[in-house]
Order: sequence, then C-alpha cells, then structure tokens
Amino acid sequence: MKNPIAALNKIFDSRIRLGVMSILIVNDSVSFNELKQMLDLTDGNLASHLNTLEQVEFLKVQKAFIGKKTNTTYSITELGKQAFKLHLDALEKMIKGI
Amino acid sequence: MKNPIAALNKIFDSRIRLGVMSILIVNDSVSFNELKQMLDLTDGNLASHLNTLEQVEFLKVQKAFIGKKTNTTYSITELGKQAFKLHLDALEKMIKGI
DNA sequence: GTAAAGCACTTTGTTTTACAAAGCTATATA
DNA sequence: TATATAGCTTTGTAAAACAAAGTGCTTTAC
Repeated sequence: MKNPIAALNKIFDSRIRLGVMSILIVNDSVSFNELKQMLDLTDGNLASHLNTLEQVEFLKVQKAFIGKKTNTTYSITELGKQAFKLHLDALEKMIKGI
Repeated sequence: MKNPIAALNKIFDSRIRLGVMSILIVNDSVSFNELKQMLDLTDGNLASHLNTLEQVEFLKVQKAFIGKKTNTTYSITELGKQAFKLHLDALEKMIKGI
C-alpha cells in the first residue's frame, strides 16, 4: 500500500475550509453572511479561510450591490470542484483501505 | 441547516491521525514501524500523533518481545472505532448537504 | 442629525499544532 | 568495537487557527 495520506489536499485539512467547500459545492453562490451563520464563525476567521481558498483559486468572489449596500457572494471554481473531488476520492480510498 | 462542522471530531482534523485510524480500522494490530513506513513519517512525528490518539483512548498499545527485542503494536479501541465512525458520518452528511 | 447596527473585511496578538532533528536506551548484527 | 534498528522523548521552530478589536461604508432608528 502506498502512503494513503499523500493524496490528501492540505488545503482541506481545515474543517472550516472543508465546510465552506461542502456548502459551495451544492449552492451556486452563498454570501459572506450566510456562510458566517451556517458555520458559526467570527468575521475574521471566516475571512481568512475564504482568503486561503481564493488564493488557490478554489473559489471566486462576486461583489455586487443590493441598492447601495454591498453584497459579497462566493462560488466554487472548476478548479475547486476538481480539487475537492480528488480530495474526497483520496479520503474514501484511504478509509476503505483501497 | 445546522452548523455541519460542529459534528466533526477535532482529533481527526489531522491527516496523520486520520491515516493511522484508517489503517487500524482494517488491521487488527500494526507495529510502530509498519505505521511509520506506511505513512512515511519521522519517528517523533508519528510518536506524538500516536500519543494524542492514546491519550483520548482511541487506540491502545501492546508491548511485546520478539526474542529480546521489543515490538510495539497498536490497535484501535471500541471508543476509537465509534468516534471514527461518527466522524465519517458527520463528514458524509456535511459533504452531501444532508 | 446623531447614534447604533450591519456588512465585509484587515490588523494584531495569542495559543495551538505540526514537524524536523537530535538525543536516548536497549538490543542486534557485522 | 562499531554500526544499525526499534521506539521513543526532548527541544526548537515555523505555520496555522482563532479571537478580538479596529476600519470604512451604509442603513435604519430615534
């Protein structure tokens, strides 16, 4: 058996980033505030994890206005989808001992 | 939807501990050296993660002799099995958005 | 019109964690 | 005697998580 943890993506070691991706993979676009509430996080903590995910281009940001009020939403990218799926595959293989 | 990451076990945030548990859940008893090779880790790093898992009683240690040479093997406990399964369930629910 | 509150951050600082590297004890082998 | 292996512990460093506070802008309440 080859080292099973080598195939895991370090980005997804974090439960929060895993949570964000899990939400974004089933929801086209989710606002900062919705994520914050869903995952029960402080602003700073969420922002920093979103930043990490954005840096590696696993998600993209849309800044829009609702009236004059800013509204920021996040969506997963193709790259993010692929990376997430690869990670889940690796996880599954590891757990099932394949 | 309730906060999906709250049900994850912090012990398993670590890829290495996840790897150890994945191995021990399908192998009754595995030696320090086998784990070290399977997961490609330094002694100290492996030892410290094993320690963490032992502290929370997710695994137990057997120290035996092969001749006069010590041989240490590790096995998962019932508690460890349960915790691991709960974690995997929580993961699955989170990912599938249940 | 002033105050308070919300959104989406950034900055700062602390604590925790991961990890490598070296050291240690005991045995085994060359 | 010297080197190697098993299974650790200790030490030190670097990275990560996180809370809390601060910021700028807007909106709502009084």
